Amino acid sequence: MSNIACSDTEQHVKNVAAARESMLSEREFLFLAELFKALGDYTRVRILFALSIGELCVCALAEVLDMSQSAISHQLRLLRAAKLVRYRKEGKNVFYSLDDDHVRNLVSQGLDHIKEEA
Amino acid sequence: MSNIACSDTEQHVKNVAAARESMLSEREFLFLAELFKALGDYTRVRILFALSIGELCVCALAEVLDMSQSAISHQLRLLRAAKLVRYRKEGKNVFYSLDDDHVRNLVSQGLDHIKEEA
DNA sequence: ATAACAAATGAGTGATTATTCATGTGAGGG
DNA sequence: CCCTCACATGAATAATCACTCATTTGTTAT
Repeated sequence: MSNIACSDTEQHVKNVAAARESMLSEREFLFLAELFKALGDYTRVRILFALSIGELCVCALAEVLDMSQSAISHQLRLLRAAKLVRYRKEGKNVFYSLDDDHVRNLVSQGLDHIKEEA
Repeated sequence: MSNIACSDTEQHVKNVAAARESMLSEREFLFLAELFKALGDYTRVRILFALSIGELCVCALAEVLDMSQSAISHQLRLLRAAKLVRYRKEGKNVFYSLDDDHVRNLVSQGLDHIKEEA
């Protein structure tokens, strides 16, 4: 990969060194990417928004989003893996809710960003 | 798609109706998903983090991430489309920086979330 | 037990995507 | 001019992914 600097000016070298030093570990960046990837889907972001109103069982989510139960379950699996949702069993039903307030904050921060665009 | 409620209890119907009403438009959810999708990649999240330290030209980014200039350029294209980065031309170089503080906040909020996990 | 229901999951498929490689563009320097 | 350098981009490819369909698991009711 490119070992060749576009320029050897002192400033360039300093900037690269500064950025290099503050970079996090591969593991942290992978986690971060996984987190945002989990949020980065039309279906999943709707699920999370719906859950931000209050807890819902799987079939209620399917109703709200007008999608099959299977499709919802598959996406909930990913959201669980990303630790974005909790679940609670009650009889035949499983109720999902947001895992913590970070999730709510991320979504509302995202909304702020898109609302600022023309 | 599932028109059949999992249960006809009053509470269920109320929850579904409440969630339905507060849902945003398809357009807004699509934008939101696009935003997080742009953040949801190992390479792009590293680019954004590097830029959060300070502006960098394309080849500096390639150096910092140890990737080809072409790969970086392709990803910058997506970040530009998502309005996450700005750029500034100076001679042969193009310097990229974060578009606004929302981006920085989103990344740091994401880091908070992953640092809370075991 | 048996049936019915809510939810989870595995396999399969079509669509999306991240990279490489080759080439194009535009600015500077010799 | 011509050449080089920094960057952008199109095509191709391999990997990932979201959904459907079929099946399974676990719970409640008859």
